[in-house]
Amino acid sequence: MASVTEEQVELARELIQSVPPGEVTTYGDVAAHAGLSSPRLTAWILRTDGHDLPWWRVIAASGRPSARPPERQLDRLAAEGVPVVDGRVVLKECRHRF
DNA sequence: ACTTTGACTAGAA
DNA sequence: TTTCTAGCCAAAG
Repeated sequence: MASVTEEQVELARELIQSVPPGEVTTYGDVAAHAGLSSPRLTAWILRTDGHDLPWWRVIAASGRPSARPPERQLDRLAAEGVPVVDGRVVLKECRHRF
């Protein structure tokens, strides 16, 4: 598959929506479970077709928030119960496993 | 058809 | 610990 199919996008959306409050997932995880070729595609989906998804629950594997207004994002995550330490999300504890 | 860009990642410095 | 580099894939100009 040379491009991202509807199926992949749909699955990625499902996965992201299935992440409960208090937990987060990474681009790589979503990509892996959705069958995407690369984590960048997850980012591409969130940027283009994922405007309806809880993009704030999808963070980089480094534990850093996405490159969008990160301050509000961290506050929102913390409010949902996501462990945030020193401006960094604790993936080790809140990473959702599908 | 080619080049640039991007909400990434893992590894190196 | 943080910052940089290279690899990565698809879309947009």
